[in-house]
Amino acid sequence: MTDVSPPGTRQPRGRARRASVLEAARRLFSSQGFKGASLVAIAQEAGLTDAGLLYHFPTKNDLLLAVIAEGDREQDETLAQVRDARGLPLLLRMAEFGADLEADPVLTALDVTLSAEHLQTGSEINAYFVRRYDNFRAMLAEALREAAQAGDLRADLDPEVEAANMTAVLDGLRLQWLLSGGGVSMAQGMRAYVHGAIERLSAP
Amino acid sequence: MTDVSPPGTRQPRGRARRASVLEAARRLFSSQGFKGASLVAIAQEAGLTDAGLLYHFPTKNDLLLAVIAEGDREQDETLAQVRDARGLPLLLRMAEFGADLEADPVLTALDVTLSAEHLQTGSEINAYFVRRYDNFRAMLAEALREAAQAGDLRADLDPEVEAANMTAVLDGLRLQWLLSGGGVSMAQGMRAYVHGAIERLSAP
DNA sequence: ATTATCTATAGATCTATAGATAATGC
DNA sequence: ATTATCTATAGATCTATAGATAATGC
Repeated sequence: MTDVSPPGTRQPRGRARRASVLEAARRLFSSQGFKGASLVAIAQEAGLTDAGLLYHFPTKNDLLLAVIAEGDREQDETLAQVRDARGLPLLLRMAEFGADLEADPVLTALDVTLSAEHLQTGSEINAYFVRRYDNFRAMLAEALREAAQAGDLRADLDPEVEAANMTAVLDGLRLQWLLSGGGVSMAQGMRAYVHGAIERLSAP
Repeated sequence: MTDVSPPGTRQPRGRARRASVLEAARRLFSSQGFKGASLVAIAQEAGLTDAGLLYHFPTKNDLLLAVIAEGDREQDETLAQVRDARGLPLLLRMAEFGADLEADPVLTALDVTLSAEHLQTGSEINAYFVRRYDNFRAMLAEALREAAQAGDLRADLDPEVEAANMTAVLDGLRLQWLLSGGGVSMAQGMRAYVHGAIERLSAP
Protein backbone atom coordinates (compact mmCIF):
# COMPACT_ATOMS: atom_id res chain seq x y z
CA MET A 1 0.00 0.00 0.00
CA THR A 2 1.51 3.32 -1.07
CA ASP A 3 1.62 6.32 1.17
CA VAL A 4 -1.03 8.78 -0.03
CA SER A 5 -0.41 11.61 2.41
CA PRO A 6 0.69 14.70 0.47
CA PRO A 7 4.32 15.84 0.60
CA GLY A 8 5.17 18.05 3.53
CA THR A 9 2.63 16.59 5.92
CA ARG A 10 4.47 13.58 7.32
CA GLN A 11 6.63 15.44 9.77
CA PRO A 12 5.76 18.21 12.22
CA ARG A 13 8.31 20.48 10.53
CA GLY A 14 6.73 19.85 7.13
CA ARG A 15 3.21 20.41 8.38
CA ALA A 16 4.20 23.70 10.00
CA ARG A 17 5.98 24.87 6.86
CA ARG A 18 3.06 23.90 4.70
CA ALA A 19 0.73 25.86 6.94
CA SER A 20 2.92 28.96 6.81
CA VAL A 21 3.12 28.72 3.02
CA LEU A 22 -0.67 28.51 2.86
CA GLU A 23 -0.98 31.55 5.07
CA ALA A 24 1.51 33.59 3.04
CA ALA A 25 -0.18 32.50 -0.18
CA ARG A 26 -3.58 33.51 1.13
CA ARG A 27 -2.29 36.94 2.07
CA LEU A 28 -0.58 37.55 -1.27
CA PHE A 29 -3.32 36.05 -3.46
CA SER A 30 -5.74 38.18 -1.48
CA SER A 31 -3.88 41.45 -2.05
CA GLN A 32 -2.32 40.83 -5.47
CA GLY A 33 -4.55 38.22 -7.07
CA PHE A 34 -3.51 34.82 -8.40
CA LYS A 35 -1.65 36.15 -11.41
CA GLY A 36 -0.26 39.09 -9.48
CA ALA A 37 1.38 37.05 -6.72
CA SER A 38 4.48 35.16 -7.84
CA LEU A 39 5.74 31.92 -6.32
CA VAL A 40 9.00 33.66 -5.51
CA ALA A 41 7.20 36.36 -3.54
CA ILE A 42 5.04 33.84 -1.69
CA ALA A 43 8.03 31.65 -0.87
CA GLN A 44 9.97 34.65 0.38
CA GLU A 45 7.04 35.66 2.58
CA ALA A 46 6.94 32.15 4.01
CA GLY A 47 10.70 32.09 4.53
CA LEU A 48 11.80 29.45 2.03
CA THR A 49 12.83 29.33 -1.62
CA ASP A 50 10.42 28.89 -4.50
CA ALA A 51 11.85 25.44 -5.15
CA GLY A 52 11.24 24.56 -1.51
CA LEU A 53 7.66 25.73 -1.85
CA LEU A 54 7.15 23.57 -4.93
CA TYR A 55 8.08 20.51 -2.93
CA HIS A 56 4.95 21.10 -0.87
CA PHE A 57 2.71 22.21 -3.74
CA PRO A 58 3.82 20.79 -7.10
CA THR A 59 2.33 23.65 -9.15
CA LYS A 60 1.05 27.15 -8.52
CA ASN A 61 -2.45 25.98 -9.34
CA ASP A 62 -2.19 23.25 -6.70
CA LEU A 63 -1.23 25.94 -4.21
CA LEU A 64 -4.26 28.01 -5.17
CA LEU A 65 -6.57 25.02 -4.82
CA ALA A 66 -5.14 24.33 -1.37
CA VAL A 67 -5.59 27.98 -0.34
CA ILE A 68 -9.20 27.87 -1.50
CA ALA A 69 -9.88 24.55 0.21
CA GLU A 70 -8.47 25.95 3.46
CA GLY A 71 -10.57 29.15 3.21
CA ASP A 72 -13.59 27.03 2.45
CA ARG A 73 -13.08 24.99 5.58
CA GLU A 74 -12.95 28.13 7.71
CA GLN A 75 -15.98 29.69 6.06
CA ASP A 76 -17.90 26.49 6.53
CA GLU A 77 -17.47 26.92 10.27
CA THR A 78 -19.10 30.34 10.07
CA LEU A 79 -21.77 29.06 7.73
CA ALA A 80 -22.50 26.14 10.05
CA GLN A 81 -23.96 28.62 12.53
CA VAL A 82 -26.31 29.81 9.83
CA ARG A 83 -27.23 26.35 8.60
CA ASP A 84 -28.12 25.29 12.11
CA ALA A 85 -31.23 27.41 11.74
CA ARG A 86 -34.09 27.16 9.25
CA GLY A 87 -36.81 29.43 7.92
CA LEU A 88 -37.10 32.90 9.45
CA PRO A 89 -34.43 32.32 12.14
CA LEU A 90 -31.91 31.45 9.40
CA LEU A 91 -32.73 34.71 7.62
CA LEU A 92 -32.37 36.63 10.88
CA ARG A 93 -28.99 35.00 11.40
CA MET A 94 -28.01 36.23 7.91
CA ALA A 95 -28.37 39.79 9.19
CA GLU A 96 -25.15 39.22 11.12
CA PHE A 97 -23.26 37.73 8.20
CA GLY A 98 -21.84 41.10 7.16
CA ALA A 99 -20.33 41.44 10.62
CA ASP A 100 -18.94 37.91 10.32
CA LEU A 101 -17.15 38.80 7.09
CA GLU A 102 -15.71 41.99 8.56
CA ALA A 103 -13.91 39.77 11.05
CA ASP A 104 -11.70 38.34 8.30
CA PRO A 105 -10.68 41.00 5.76
CA VAL A 106 -8.01 38.83 4.15
CA LEU A 107 -10.36 35.94 3.44
CA THR A 108 -13.02 38.37 2.23
CA ALA A 109 -10.64 40.12 -0.16
CA LEU A 110 -9.38 36.75 -1.36
CA ASP A 111 -12.90 35.76 -2.27
CA VAL A 112 -13.63 38.98 -4.14
CA THR A 113 -10.35 38.90 -6.03
CA LEU A 114 -10.44 35.23 -6.99
CA SER A 115 -14.08 35.15 -8.04
CA ALA A 116 -13.58 38.16 -10.32
CA GLU A 117 -10.35 36.66 -11.68
CA HIS A 118 -12.10 33.43 -12.64
CA LEU A 119 -15.35 34.55 -14.28
CA GLN A 120 -14.53 32.56 -17.37
CA THR A 121 -16.07 29.12 -17.66
CA GLY A 122 -13.68 26.22 -17.86
CA SER A 123 -11.29 26.38 -14.91
CA GLU A 124 -11.59 24.33 -11.75
CA ILE A 125 -11.71 27.56 -9.76
CA ASN A 126 -14.58 28.92 -11.83
CA ALA A 127 -16.54 25.70 -11.30
CA TYR A 128 -15.92 26.02 -7.56
CA PHE A 129 -17.38 29.53 -7.42
CA VAL A 130 -20.36 28.66 -9.60
CA ARG A 131 -21.16 25.77 -7.29
CA ARG A 132 -20.66 27.82 -4.15
CA TYR A 133 -23.04 30.54 -5.31
CA ASP A 134 -25.61 27.96 -6.36
CA ASN A 135 -25.45 26.38 -2.91
CA PHE A 136 -25.65 29.68 -1.09
CA ARG A 137 -28.67 30.87 -3.07
CA ALA A 138 -30.33 27.47 -2.64
CA MET A 139 -29.86 27.68 1.12
CA LEU A 140 -31.48 31.13 1.26
CA ALA A 141 -34.27 30.20 -1.14
CA GLU A 142 -35.14 27.20 0.99
CA ALA A 143 -35.25 29.32 4.16
CA LEU A 144 -37.50 31.83 2.41
CA ARG A 145 -39.83 29.07 1.30
CA GLU A 146 -39.92 27.60 4.79
CA ALA A 147 -40.65 31.01 6.31
CA ALA A 148 -43.47 31.53 3.81
CA GLN A 149 -44.88 28.08 4.51
CA ALA A 150 -44.75 28.71 8.26
CA GLY A 151 -46.76 31.89 7.73
CA ASP A 152 -43.91 34.12 8.89
CA LEU A 153 -43.54 35.65 5.45
CA ARG A 154 -46.06 36.26 2.70
CA ALA A 155 -46.88 33.21 0.60
CA ASP A 156 -46.41 34.91 -2.75
CA LEU A 157 -42.75 35.91 -2.34
CA ASP A 158 -40.30 34.90 -5.06
CA PRO A 159 -37.69 32.78 -3.23
CA GLU A 160 -35.20 32.69 -6.14
CA VAL A 161 -35.16 36.44 -6.70
CA GLU A 162 -35.05 37.22 -2.98
CA ALA A 163 -32.22 34.73 -2.45
CA ALA A 164 -30.18 36.18 -5.32
CA ASN A 165 -30.73 39.72 -4.07
CA MET A 166 -29.74 38.91 -0.50
CA THR A 167 -26.58 37.26 -1.80
CA ALA A 168 -25.99 40.28 -4.02
CA VAL A 169 -26.18 42.82 -1.19
CA LEU A 170 -23.62 40.87 0.78
CA ASP A 171 -21.27 40.65 -2.23
CA GLY A 172 -21.73 44.25 -3.25
CA LEU A 173 -21.16 45.49 0.28
CA ARG A 174 -17.97 43.44 0.43
CA LEU A 175 -16.62 45.29 -2.58
CA GLN A 176 -17.60 48.72 -1.27
CA TRP A 177 -16.27 47.87 2.17
CA LEU A 178 -12.90 46.91 0.69
CA LEU A 179 -12.72 49.84 -1.75
CA SER A 180 -13.72 52.40 0.88
CA GLY A 181 -11.25 51.05 3.43
CA GLY A 182 -14.08 50.19 5.80
CA GLY A 183 -15.96 53.46 5.25
CA VAL A 184 -18.99 51.54 4.04
CA SER A 185 -20.03 49.11 6.76
CA MET A 186 -20.90 45.58 5.71
CA ALA A 187 -22.33 44.82 9.12
CA GLN A 188 -24.67 47.81 9.15
CA GLY A 189 -25.72 47.43 5.51
CA MET A 190 -26.48 43.75 5.83
CA ARG A 191 -28.51 44.20 9.02
CA ALA A 192 -30.52 46.96 7.38
CA TYR A 193 -31.10 44.88 4.28
CA VAL A 194 -32.22 41.70 6.00
CA HIS A 195 -34.52 43.39 8.48
CA GLY A 196 -35.92 45.56 5.70
CA ALA A 197 -36.54 42.51 3.52
CA ILE A 198 -38.31 40.67 6.33
CA GLU A 199 -40.49 43.70 7.05
CA ARG A 200 -41.34 44.04 3.38
CA LEU A 201 -42.08 40.33 2.96
CA SER A 202 -44.04 39.93 6.19
CA ALA A 203 -47.32 38.11 5.90
CA PRO A 204 -50.07 40.71 5.44
CA MET B 1 3.58 75.57 -30.17
CA THR B 2 4.07 71.81 -29.92
CA ASP B 3 1.54 69.31 -31.14
CA VAL B 4 -0.19 67.79 -28.10
CA SER B 5 -2.45 65.30 -29.86
CA PRO B 6 -1.48 61.78 -28.78
CA PRO B 7 0.37 59.47 -31.18
CA GLY B 8 -1.86 57.53 -33.53
CA THR B 9 -4.61 60.12 -33.73
CA ARG B 10 -3.33 62.46 -36.43
CA GLN B 11 -4.25 60.36 -39.41
CA PRO B 12 -7.43 58.43 -40.13
CA ARG B 13 -5.43 55.21 -40.36
CA GLY B 14 -3.92 55.87 -36.93
CA ARG B 15 -7.24 56.73 -35.35
CA ALA B 16 -8.86 53.59 -36.71
CA ARG B 17 -5.98 51.43 -35.50
CA ARG B 18 -6.06 53.03 -32.08
CA ALA B 19 -9.77 52.35 -31.83
CA SER B 20 -9.35 48.71 -32.79
CA VAL B 21 -6.55 48.32 -30.24
CA LEU B 22 -8.82 49.78 -27.56
CA GLU B 23 -11.59 47.40 -28.50
CA ALA B 24 -9.30 44.36 -28.45
CA ALA B 25 -7.81 45.48 -25.14
CA ARG B 26 -11.25 45.90 -23.62
CA ARG B 27 -12.25 42.41 -24.69
CA LEU B 28 -9.08 40.78 -23.38
CA PHE B 29 -8.83 42.79 -20.14
CA SER B 30 -12.48 41.96 -19.61
CA SER B 31 -12.03 38.22 -20.00
CA GLN B 32 -8.48 37.73 -18.69
CA GLY B 33 -7.91 40.71 -16.41
CA PHE B 34 -5.15 43.29 -16.65
CA LYS B 35 -2.36 40.97 -15.58
CA GLY B 36 -3.82 38.05 -17.50
CA ALA B 37 -3.93 39.75 -20.88
CA SER B 38 -0.52 40.27 -22.48
CA LEU B 39 0.38 43.05 -24.88
CA VAL B 40 1.33 40.45 -27.45
CA ALA B 41 -2.13 38.85 -27.23
CA ILE B 42 -3.89 42.20 -27.46
CA ALA B 43 -1.76 43.33 -30.40
CA GLN B 44 -2.41 40.04 -32.18
CA GLU B 45 -6.15 40.45 -31.62
CA ALA B 46 -5.96 43.96 -33.07
CA GLY B 47 -3.88 42.78 -36.03
CA LEU B 48 -0.53 44.45 -35.35
CA THR B 49 2.65 43.68 -33.46
CA ASP B 50 3.20 44.51 -29.82
CA ALA B 51 5.78 47.14 -30.81
CA GLY B 52 3.22 48.68 -33.13
CA LEU B 53 0.73 48.79 -30.28
CA LEU B 54 3.25 50.52 -28.03
CA TYR B 55 3.56 53.33 -30.55
CA HIS B 56 -0.08 54.16 -29.80
CA PHE B 57 0.06 53.48 -26.04
CA PRO B 58 3.56 53.93 -24.60
CA THR B 59 3.00 51.50 -21.70
CA LYS B 60 0.53 48.80 -20.79
CA ASN B 61 -0.76 50.97 -17.97
CA ASP B 62 -1.44 53.80 -20.43
CA LEU B 63 -3.45 51.34 -22.49
CA LEU B 64 -5.48 50.32 -19.43
CA LEU B 65 -6.16 53.94 -18.54
CA ALA B 66 -7.36 54.58 -22.09
CA VAL B 67 -9.61 51.51 -21.98
CA ILE B 68 -11.11 52.71 -18.71
CA ALA B 69 -11.57 56.26 -19.95
CA GLU B 70 -13.35 54.95 -23.02
CA GLY B 71 -15.64 52.69 -20.97
CA ASP B 72 -16.33 55.59 -18.65
CA ARG B 73 -17.42 57.76 -21.54
CA GLU B 74 -19.89 55.11 -22.69
CA GLN B 75 -21.24 54.47 -19.21
CA ASP B 76 -21.69 58.19 -18.71
CA GLU B 77 -24.13 58.15 -21.61
CA THR B 78 -26.22 55.54 -19.85
CA LEU B 79 -25.89 57.33 -16.52
CA ALA B 80 -26.93 60.61 -18.10
CA GLN B 81 -30.44 59.20 -18.51
CA VAL B 82 -30.52 58.51 -14.79
CA ARG B 83 -29.07 61.86 -13.81
CA ASP B 84 -31.68 63.65 -15.85
CA ALA B 85 -34.15 62.73 -13.15
CA ARG B 86 -34.19 63.57 -9.45
CA GLY B 87 -35.81 62.22 -6.30
CA LEU B 88 -38.24 59.34 -6.70
CA PRO B 89 -38.17 59.35 -10.52
CA LEU B 90 -34.39 58.88 -10.41
CA LEU B 91 -34.82 55.89 -8.11
CA LEU B 92 -37.48 54.46 -10.39
CA ARG B 93 -35.11 54.86 -13.32
CA MET B 94 -32.52 52.88 -11.34
CA ALA B 95 -34.86 49.91 -11.48
CA GLU B 96 -33.92 49.59 -15.15
CA PHE B 97 -30.19 49.88 -14.59
CA GLY B 98 -29.75 46.12 -14.33
CA ALA B 99 -31.27 45.77 -17.78
CA ASP B 100 -28.93 48.51 -19.02
CA LEU B 101 -25.89 46.60 -17.82
CA GLU B 102 -27.10 43.37 -19.39
CA ALA B 103 -26.85 45.14 -22.73
CA ASP B 104 -23.06 45.30 -22.50
CA PRO B 105 -21.60 42.11 -21.00
CA VAL B 106 -18.03 42.97 -21.98
CA LEU B 107 -18.04 46.36 -20.28
CA THR B 108 -19.77 44.84 -17.25
CA ALA B 109 -17.22 42.05 -16.90
CA LEU B 110 -14.41 44.58 -17.41
CA ASP B 111 -15.70 46.57 -14.48
CA VAL B 112 -16.00 43.58 -12.18
CA THR B 113 -12.58 42.24 -13.10
CA LEU B 114 -10.70 45.52 -12.88
CA SER B 115 -12.30 46.72 -9.64
CA ALA B 116 -11.46 43.42 -7.93
CA GLU B 117 -7.94 43.48 -9.37
CA HIS B 118 -7.28 46.95 -7.96
CA LEU B 119 -8.64 46.80 -4.42
CA GLN B 120 -5.31 47.93 -3.04
CA THR B 121 -4.90 51.60 -2.29
CA GLY B 122 -2.22 53.42 -4.20
CA SER B 123 -2.75 52.87 -7.91
CA GLU B 124 -4.39 55.33 -10.27
CA ILE B 125 -6.96 52.67 -11.14
CA ASN B 126 -7.87 52.11 -7.50
CA ALA B 127 -8.36 55.86 -7.00
CA TYR B 128 -10.61 55.88 -10.05
CA PHE B 129 -12.87 53.15 -8.66
CA VAL B 130 -12.99 54.69 -5.18
CA ARG B 131 -14.08 57.98 -6.70
CA ARG B 132 -16.61 56.36 -8.98
CA TYR B 133 -18.29 54.51 -6.13
CA ASP B 134 -18.33 57.64 -4.00
CA ASN B 135 -20.04 59.54 -6.80
CA PHE B 136 -22.55 56.81 -7.47
CA ARG B 137 -23.54 56.48 -3.82
CA ALA B 138 -23.73 60.26 -3.48
CA MET B 139 -26.08 60.45 -6.45
CA LEU B 140 -28.41 57.84 -4.95
CA ALA B 141 -28.23 59.32 -1.45
CA GLU B 142 -29.21 62.71 -2.81
CA ALA B 143 -32.16 61.25 -4.69
CA LEU B 144 -33.29 59.45 -1.55
CA ARG B 145 -33.06 62.67 0.45
CA GLU B 146 -35.02 64.56 -2.19
CA ALA B 147 -37.70 61.88 -2.26
CA ALA B 148 -37.96 62.01 1.52
CA GLN B 149 -38.17 65.79 1.50
CA ALA B 150 -40.85 65.71 -1.18
CA GLY B 151 -42.88 63.40 1.02
CA ASP B 152 -42.63 60.50 -1.45
CA LEU B 153 -40.57 58.45 0.99
CA ARG B 154 -40.51 58.36 4.77
CA ALA B 155 -38.54 61.17 6.39
CA ASP B 156 -36.52 58.92 8.72
CA LEU B 157 -34.81 56.80 6.05
CA ASP B 158 -31.03 56.49 6.16
CA PRO B 159 -29.88 57.81 2.76
CA GLU B 160 -26.27 56.61 3.10
CA VAL B 161 -27.14 53.04 4.03
CA GLU B 162 -29.91 52.82 1.42
CA ALA B 163 -27.59 54.21 -1.27
CA ALA B 164 -24.81 51.76 -0.41
CA ASN B 165 -27.26 48.86 -0.39
CA MET B 166 -28.79 49.79 -3.74
CA THR B 167 -25.30 50.03 -5.22
CA ALA B 168 -24.45 46.70 -3.62
CA VAL B 169 -27.39 44.82 -5.12
CA LEU B 170 -26.42 46.02 -8.57
CA ASP B 171 -22.79 44.97 -8.07
CA GLY B 172 -23.65 41.66 -6.50
CA LEU B 173 -26.12 40.82 -9.23
CA ARG B 174 -23.46 41.64 -11.82
CA LEU B 175 -21.19 39.00 -10.34
CA GLN B 176 -23.91 36.35 -10.09
CA TRP B 177 -25.12 37.18 -13.59
CA LEU B 178 -21.60 36.68 -14.98
CA LEU B 179 -20.84 33.56 -12.94
CA SER B 180 -24.17 31.92 -13.77
CA GLY B 181 -23.87 32.67 -17.47
CA GLY B 182 -27.02 34.80 -17.34
CA GLY B 183 -28.98 32.34 -15.20
CA VAL B 184 -29.43 35.00 -12.53
CA SER B 185 -31.11 38.00 -14.11
CA MET B 186 -29.69 41.43 -13.27
CA ALA B 187 -32.69 43.12 -14.84
CA GLN B 188 -35.25 41.18 -12.82
CA GLY B 189 -33.30 41.36 -9.57
CA MET B 190 -32.73 45.08 -9.80
CA ARG B 191 -36.37 45.83 -10.62
CA ALA B 192 -37.49 43.72 -7.67
CA TYR B 193 -35.02 45.41 -5.36
CA VAL B 194 -35.81 49.00 -6.29
CA HIS B 195 -39.57 48.58 -6.22
CA GLY B 196 -39.30 46.67 -2.97
CA ALA B 197 -37.17 49.40 -1.42
CA ILE B 198 -39.59 52.13 -2.49
CA GLU B 199 -42.50 50.16 -1.07
CA ARG B 200 -40.65 49.60 2.19
CA LEU B 201 -39.56 53.25 2.45
CA SER B 202 -42.89 54.75 1.42
CA ALA B 203 -44.15 57.56 3.63
CA PRO B 204 -46.49 56.02 6.23
C1' DA C 1 8.03 65.36 -44.21
C1' DT C 2 5.47 63.12 -41.10
C1' DT C 3 3.03 59.35 -39.20
C1' DA C 4 2.44 54.53 -38.45
C1' DT C 5 4.24 50.08 -38.10
C1' DC C 6 7.75 46.45 -38.19
C1' DT C 7 12.03 43.52 -36.98
C1' DA C 8 15.10 42.41 -33.61
C1' DT C 9 16.38 42.21 -29.15
C1' DA C 10 17.47 43.54 -24.17
C1' DG C 11 16.41 42.68 -19.67
C1' DA C 12 13.33 41.25 -16.22
C1' DT C 13 10.22 38.00 -14.54
C1' DC C 14 8.04 33.51 -13.79
C1' DT C 15 7.00 28.51 -13.37
C1' DA C 16 9.05 24.34 -13.01
C1' DT C 17 12.74 20.56 -12.92
C1' DA C 18 17.12 18.11 -11.71
C1' DG C 19 20.19 16.93 -8.60
C1' DA C 20 22.59 17.87 -4.18
C1' DT C 21 22.40 18.59 0.79
C1' DA C 22 20.53 19.21 5.36
C1' DA C 23 17.29 17.86 9.00
C1' DT C 24 14.41 14.45 11.24
C1' DG C 25 12.47 9.93 12.86
C1' DC C 26 13.14 5.18 13.73
C1' DA D 1 16.07 5.84 5.61
C1' DT D 2 13.10 9.26 4.78
C1' DT D 3 11.53 13.86 4.52
C1' DA D 4 12.32 18.65 3.68
C1' DT D 5 14.79 22.20 1.57
C1' DC D 6 18.38 24.35 -1.28
C1' DT D 7 21.31 25.74 -5.47
C1' DA D 8 21.39 26.16 -10.17
C1' DT D 9 19.24 26.54 -14.26
C1' DA D 10 16.11 25.65 -18.38
C1' DG D 11 12.66 27.47 -21.02
C1' DA D 12 8.81 30.35 -21.60
C1' DT D 13 6.81 34.71 -21.17
C1' DC D 14 6.42 39.70 -20.85
C1' DT D 15 7.19 44.76 -21.17
C1' DA D 16 9.70 47.98 -23.41
C1' DT D 17 13.32 50.21 -26.53
C1' DA D 18 16.18 51.14 -30.72
C1' DG D 19 16.45 51.62 -35.22
C1' DA D 20 14.69 50.54 -39.90
C1' DT D 21 10.93 50.67 -43.23
C1' DA D 22 6.39 51.40 -45.16
C1' DA D 23 2.30 54.31 -45.77
C1' DT D 24 0.10 58.79 -45.89
C1' DG D 25 -0.68 63.87 -46.38
C1' DC D 26 0.86 68.19 -48.12
